[in-house]
Amino acid sequence: MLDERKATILRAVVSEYIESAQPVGSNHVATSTEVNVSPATVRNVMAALEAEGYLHQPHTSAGRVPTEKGYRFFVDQLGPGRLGASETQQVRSFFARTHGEIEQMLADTTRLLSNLTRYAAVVVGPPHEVATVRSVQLVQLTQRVVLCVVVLSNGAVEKHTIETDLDLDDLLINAAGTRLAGAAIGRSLAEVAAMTLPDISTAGGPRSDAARSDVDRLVGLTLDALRGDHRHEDQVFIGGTSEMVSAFDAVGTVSEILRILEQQLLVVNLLEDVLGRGLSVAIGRETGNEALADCSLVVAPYVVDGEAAGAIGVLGPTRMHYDQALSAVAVVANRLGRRLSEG
Amino acid sequence: MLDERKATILRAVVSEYIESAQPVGSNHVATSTEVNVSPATVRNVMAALEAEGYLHQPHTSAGRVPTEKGYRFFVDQLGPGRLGASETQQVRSFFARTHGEIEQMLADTTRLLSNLTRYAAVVVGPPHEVATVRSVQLVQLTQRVVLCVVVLSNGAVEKHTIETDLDLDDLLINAAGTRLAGAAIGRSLAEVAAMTLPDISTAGGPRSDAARSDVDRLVGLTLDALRGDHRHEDQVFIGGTSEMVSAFDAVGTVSEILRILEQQLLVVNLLEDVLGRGLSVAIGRETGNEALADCSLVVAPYVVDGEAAGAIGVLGPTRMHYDQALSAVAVVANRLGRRLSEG
DNA sequence: GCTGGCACTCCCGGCCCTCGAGTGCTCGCC
DNA sequence: GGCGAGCACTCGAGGGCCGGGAGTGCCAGC
Repeated sequence: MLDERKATILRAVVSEYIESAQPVGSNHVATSTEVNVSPATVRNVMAALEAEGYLHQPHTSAGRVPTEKGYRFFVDQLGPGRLGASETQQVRSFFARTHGEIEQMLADTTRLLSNLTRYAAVVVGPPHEVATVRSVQLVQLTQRVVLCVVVLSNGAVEKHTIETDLDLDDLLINAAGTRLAGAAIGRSLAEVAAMTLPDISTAGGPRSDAARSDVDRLVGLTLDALRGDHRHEDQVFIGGTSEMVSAFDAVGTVSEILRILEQQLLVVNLLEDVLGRGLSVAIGRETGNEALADCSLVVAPYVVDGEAAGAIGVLGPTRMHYDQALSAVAVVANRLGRRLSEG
Repeated sequence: MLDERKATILRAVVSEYIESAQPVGSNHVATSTEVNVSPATVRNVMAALEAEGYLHQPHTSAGRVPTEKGYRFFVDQLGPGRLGASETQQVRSFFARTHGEIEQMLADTTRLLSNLTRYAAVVVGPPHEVATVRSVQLVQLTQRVVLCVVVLSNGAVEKHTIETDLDLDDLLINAAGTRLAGAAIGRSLAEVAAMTLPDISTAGGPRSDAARSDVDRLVGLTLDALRGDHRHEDQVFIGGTSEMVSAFDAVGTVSEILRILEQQLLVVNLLEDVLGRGLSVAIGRETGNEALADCSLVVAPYVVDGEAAGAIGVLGPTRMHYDQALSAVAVVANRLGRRLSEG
């Protein structure tokens, strides 16, 4: 473990580097911080810290730069930060405002987060599977295409196109719709997706067997469609990419990072993987993605109605203002969860 | 007007610059193109072209670089290009594939376009206002919140939350829903939005006056919500930003461009403005946006069921492969329109 | 009017040098 | 024994210098 002086000096180097983006020398540390020792002593300590892998020297006669291990220590011993007054106000007024639909709100939240932190922001919406179904409706679009619209308790709406070669008519569609509604409303989408045809009461009206079998087929197709893409429905919202770009200097790096962010599924997995490891910050390669070696990811889950619902995160350079990012993410996750629980 | 030789040389300079990204000298032009004149002559011509504003010299003793006017000439005299065989195949198989919902398909289309061109792609979906309503439904979410779900003929689904202080119950919601459905189904969303309360038949069931007035109020609120954001509902999809980034070398420029692309409304206006001016290519400042001075925008409208529906576009550096971009955009716009007309 | 020739310009790249920030080490001091 | 002043050393950044070369403009001749 690091003794107090080592820790203080490491802290000083890291925070200085985060500010200046330039290798930090012993002089800087000795004069401009609360470390009351001479530069020579600082040098000794820094040499030790380098030997232990916390710092790195780009070349002899340069200052020191934190390694991932250095950032990790810095982050781990960071106290619970507080957001500035104006930022707190910004968050408060954001969530006081009305934001039409849930998707709009989540998208706006990325803007809020990236405004607060000046980094890119990611918001993963609550999964649809756990929400309960409020309404199921079948609507005929064309001769052979039916749209199934599902309204969920959290205000999300899912739709699925169903193509079929059945002879569609209003009676058939209404019958199937009624059956689906009866079986699904009040249950979670996951439960509905787990249903099989026999689960759904066939107590239909006085229709012919042929008609009944058509209804069965349409109901079956609809269930298939509902099962189809549950993973995909986790909505991901990404914003503020322009902010983080300026933190890097190589266009190539930027391009790589953007390529990552364009793959939404990958981003969700990234967040969940980090959370799954019990982390709230992933530094550099800790993200598990080579292309993000120069990035750090600050994440937080949010809770809706007492259950973990989704996650938000901020992606910036490894030399990010961790305290600000951590508090911003924490506060926004908290508020977002509360706001979504209101309903 | 430019005589044939001037035009040929200008063409040569522009296409050479597009390839190499470096100032083009007279030697290059004289040797590596079909211009069969001496470098000296080329120099004379180039000096003239510079005087006329088609070319620009970064400094004495450097080659020439096209100005916006130069690009403009180049683009205007470009013949109708053809897509390569493999690209054509790519487009064909893309549109043969099934893409769940319309939004998914439009989002995928940005990927197709940016794969084809290696630039950023924008797809503006068909406006909801012109589609006809297939279904209107009111669903109660919470004590005071109702969700209005509208299914449109093109498979799009709109939803609007309605907050009210009415005492909501199923009867009220059903009554209002039925009234709305009766009035809206079969009409375009624009027509519906133009309706006022009296337009909607009040031939309700045998309910009390008080109940009827509640229904009226709920219908009115719903109409307000439907009117609310018609502009905003034009869906914009943007993809492939990582591609275009590598075409620039200054991180600052990249950041500015991304900032633009993050403002979806601005992007729609950009496309529509360019199309409105009857252009299919906007070069540099022609885009009307100072931050895009180093970019060009290639756009094309697409037609669904015989009517202009939306637009697609590609954003790249001014030194873009205009022929490829133009053909890609044209082909994709055409196919997209056809695909969306199928229904 | 095109072109070969020629003098000129000026950027780019390499080289060298200096400067200075920063280091490691040693040694004296408390 | 730990701290700090002193000192020699390292090495990159930055500036100046130079040569090469790509490119130009212009002129004279065919």
